[in-house]
Amino acid sequence: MGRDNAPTGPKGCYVPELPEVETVLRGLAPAMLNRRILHAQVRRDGLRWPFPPRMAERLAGCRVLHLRRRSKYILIDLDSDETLIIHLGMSGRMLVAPAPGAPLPLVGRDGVGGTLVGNDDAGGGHPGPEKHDHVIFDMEGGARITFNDARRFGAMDLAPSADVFAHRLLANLGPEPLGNHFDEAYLTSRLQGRNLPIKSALLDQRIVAGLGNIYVSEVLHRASISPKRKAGRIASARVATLVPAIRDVLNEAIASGGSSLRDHRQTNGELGYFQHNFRVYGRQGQPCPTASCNGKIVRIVQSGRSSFYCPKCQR
DNA sequence: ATGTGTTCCTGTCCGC
DNA sequence: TGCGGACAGGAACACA
Repeated sequence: MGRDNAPTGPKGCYVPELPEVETVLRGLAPAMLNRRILHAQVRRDGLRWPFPPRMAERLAGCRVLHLRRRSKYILIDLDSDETLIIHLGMSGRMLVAPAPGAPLPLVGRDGVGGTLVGNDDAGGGHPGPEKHDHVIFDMEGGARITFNDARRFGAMDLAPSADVFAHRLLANLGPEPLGNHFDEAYLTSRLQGRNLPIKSALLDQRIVAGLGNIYVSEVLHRASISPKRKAGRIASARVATLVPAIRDVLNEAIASGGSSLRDHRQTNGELGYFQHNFRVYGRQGQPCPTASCNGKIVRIVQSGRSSFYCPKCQR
């Protein structure tokens, strides 16, 4: 179950950015929160970097106290006073298989539980691992969580919970775009005097943490700003529109993920790769979705990455 | 210090 | 039908 291959690449658009990670967290919660990791199976030495020493042993028996997100990182706080840091990279996914034959409570968009009935392999246990299944958690309650990552750009590490934000992967991250410290004054100060394109600036995780290539295109379209515009040459009034544009795009995507989670999970244990309709990403040649604009979306390459925008209404 | 290019990796898609 | 190559992207890293 849950093994239909989500496409990646040009047509795929299923790359985990902040909203996808948020959706993954919500999907993991019913199976993991306040439950023990009964067994951890680590099937290779590492992904992008080596796993920490004795990772499987350090995880086994631990109870999950909190599931948190920082930027695109999943943080799993354990009662061993260590925190498991997970990054999904570009193709990483967390698969949740309910306890064979047992219902698994499913948290819906409003936190109202539904019920997901396990598939019919009751008594047969979980099926064996498949290709690119790198780490497997068997949870108290019988659910199995599988980290699958074809391209192995993902990462896992363990850090002391008390100092988790001092970890090298987290220490230099900018503010959360949905948090209180991200506002017009902050963004203005960070863009001030910068000569790089705004597209590149918004991808810089030290400036704002959690945006990726897809949502940056969406954000800039919403704010009517060209991806080519120099970061330091955006009028302050337009920087002000950028902040709510970022928040709105992310919040709408999270809402979309949350609502699709319910439907998705009924046929597919795969989390965080929900259908989402982008306004400009991947839509080169199509009409600009802005009502009063009759422009056409174009694709350009900046720093080796695709940007999609409307040259008519984005300046 | 700042900006750009390279690198890791595999699945998918395209043209021949 | 098969094969080679381009392409996708997160983020550390090397380099101008």
